Amino acid sequence: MSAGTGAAPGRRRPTVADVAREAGVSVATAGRALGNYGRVGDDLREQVQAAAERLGYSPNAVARSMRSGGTRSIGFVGADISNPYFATAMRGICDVAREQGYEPILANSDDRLEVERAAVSVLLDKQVEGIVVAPTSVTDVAHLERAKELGVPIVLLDRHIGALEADSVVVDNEAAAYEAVAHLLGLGHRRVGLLACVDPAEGPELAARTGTGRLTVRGAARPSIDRIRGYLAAVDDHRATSSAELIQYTPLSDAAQAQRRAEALLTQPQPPTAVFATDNVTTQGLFMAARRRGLAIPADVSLVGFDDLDWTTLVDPPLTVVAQSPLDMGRAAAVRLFERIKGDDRPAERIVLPTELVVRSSTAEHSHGVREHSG
Amino acid sequence: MSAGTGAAPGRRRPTVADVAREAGVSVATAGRALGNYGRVGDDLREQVQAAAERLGYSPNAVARSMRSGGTRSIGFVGADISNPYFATAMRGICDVAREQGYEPILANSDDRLEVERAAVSVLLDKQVEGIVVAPTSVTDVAHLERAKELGVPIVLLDRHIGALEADSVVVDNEAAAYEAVAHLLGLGHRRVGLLACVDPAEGPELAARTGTGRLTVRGAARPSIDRIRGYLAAVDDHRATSSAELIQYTPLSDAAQAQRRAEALLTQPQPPTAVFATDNVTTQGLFMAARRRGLAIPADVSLVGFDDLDWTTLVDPPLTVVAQSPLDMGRAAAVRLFERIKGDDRPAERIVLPTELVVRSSTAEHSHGVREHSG
DNA sequence: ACGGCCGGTGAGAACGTTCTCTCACTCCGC
DNA sequence: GCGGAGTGAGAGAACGTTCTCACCGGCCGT
Repeated sequence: MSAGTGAAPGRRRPTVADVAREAGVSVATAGRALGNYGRVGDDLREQVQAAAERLGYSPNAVARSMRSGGTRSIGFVGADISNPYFATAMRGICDVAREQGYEPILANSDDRLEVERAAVSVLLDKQVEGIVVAPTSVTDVAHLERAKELGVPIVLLDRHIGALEADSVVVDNEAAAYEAVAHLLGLGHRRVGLLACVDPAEGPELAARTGTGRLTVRGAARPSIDRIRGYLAAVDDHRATSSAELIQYTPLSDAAQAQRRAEALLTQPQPPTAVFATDNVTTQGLFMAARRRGLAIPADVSLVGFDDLDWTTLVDPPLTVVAQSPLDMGRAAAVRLFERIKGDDRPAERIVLPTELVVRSSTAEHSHGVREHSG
Repeated sequence: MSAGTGAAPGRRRPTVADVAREAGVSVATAGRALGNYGRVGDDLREQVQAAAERLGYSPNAVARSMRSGGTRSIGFVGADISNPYFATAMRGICDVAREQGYEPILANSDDRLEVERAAVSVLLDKQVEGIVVAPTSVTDVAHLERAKELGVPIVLLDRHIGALEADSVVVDNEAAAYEAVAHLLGLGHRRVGLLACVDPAEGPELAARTGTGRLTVRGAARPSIDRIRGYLAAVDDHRATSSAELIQYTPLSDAAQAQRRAEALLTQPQPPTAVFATDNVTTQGLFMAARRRGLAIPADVSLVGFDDLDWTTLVDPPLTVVAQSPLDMGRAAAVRLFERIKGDDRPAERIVLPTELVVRSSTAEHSHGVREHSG
């Protein structure tokens, strides 16, 4: 009826100017009445609000952001939102964000550095006020540094980066893995296998036996790496068998792939009597492999998995797992991020959330005396 | 070194004006060289780009959005991102969005209408260019109408709303449920139970037996409701037992709650010999209940679940389920949304993706002659 | 040789909001 | 009755980008 584009279905959104005209006041007054800042007379205020109501006015957040700098948006960059770990963490972030009146923008990195870089860059361009990121690399952090330089706080989720002055929310992966493997060793197992998910490209170089006969890993502080460290430390402390044949890596976050590696692990000449898997995907692959090879759990092989997903209690036997709470981790990361957004400038902190070894029925004493380890 | 705020860690981002000054050209020319629109001489272009490089310039997307109207953001509103269904759908949406150079903003509605309304409102204020929403209500759609009026296309995910002229991406829930229940009935089961997740407040009124002795549901086209319809239709067509005692509702998306209802269902005087669960949460609850009550599957009771999640193949026995692909659904919804964003104005379409009844080992013939059904 | 055209550049407006500044008016106190 | 303080309202700038317009030079066509 009034000046509209006519054909287009999208009517122009009313602006403060429209409301001002409708109410017969100036733009400044309308702005004050609507945004309740400054001072406005009560009568005019009501008049303006009525006009706004009539027109269905609602403020343009983009314009507001442009003027005031704040977008009330944060970013989350994770490997893959369809992974239960990230989905649950995202949920925690969302919850906190909503309490704060913020919206999260999501980006999947697929664990590829260049994708993560691009995502961070876009988020920065979109002027997010902070970013929670589960970083792919712990060495290449220029894009994260840039965010920090721009005054956009970064909180690391699941991985700590020593070289970057940024808060991180992690669990003590090494200790958790140590506890899990120690549990197996405590049950008498001497040949404990490891199934880990690591990109071979930047994966750990398993520096084969050093002079002392120890296996060590080089590589950065990604969760899997730390868990491998924990495994090695436990095996070493308990003087159990330490051998490259007991360790299988799977490059992708793909259960089928993990299953193949697990089968290789379980069907070798001298198979392990217990296996520790470093994440939920390898845990699933490991379980499938044992099942497919007809191995009885825990009679033939004991299993300890990582992440306490629902299904680990549904299968037979229920799985012993290392439990962490991605919901709490996401929440903690978001809480920390908002503290930073609000100006907190304490030194970067490493927030370590607890893990729990949930002992169920997939682990048992190693009764059959297999004794080929050298003392 | 140059004019900075000093103490604050956040250096002001360089703007086009800064680059222009650095390159010794006008703002207009710098803008043209950076945004490659208009015409710029080759020498000046390089000069400007070099200056931009030196300053680490990167465009302010908020300002760009303000000027050009497009934010290159879309919204996704779902009940709960930590639910595998939504997480996977979100993944599909993200993938398509990224191909298009868009970023998704996420909001959880927790299946509460007022939360959904608020989320849509915020997204609209943030000038998203389109919204994918798995709506809570199929009757109260004013907020979605408003989006359409503002020219922001809406694509419905998982639920169709007849009253709203909007595309939807769904599966044929009624047919899928019918097929699942028919499968059970074809195996000889006459007492087939139903475990459905429905908010009792706006839930179906199970209009107890009509004159013909049929059970019917009233209520809108939410997935669960349609699946209930499919169940009733199958039971009716096969002249199997139709009785309110065979039907249990659980209000919340909570497996423990679902388990309690399932136990009630399975432990009544004349328990069903087969049960159909309408979604992944109730499926889990149902499985846990059968397990907890020591019922052998499928000897004592046959089970058909909904959603082909990983765990359904890991448990013993592997579950017969109705499979749908939330990834494809999310992808299809996003694809449709971008068609709309690009101006497609064909009439709204209901995109129906296929489901598949995956028969595994949780369903078997009803051998033991329990024969208390009349007719 | 002169007018028009075109490529290249700069000045400035516009997007919608918020904020600062100015100004008019009122009310109070001296 | 007049000055100052205080209140409410309007004019306009600013955020950073994009786009329109005008201008200026050279070149080509007639």
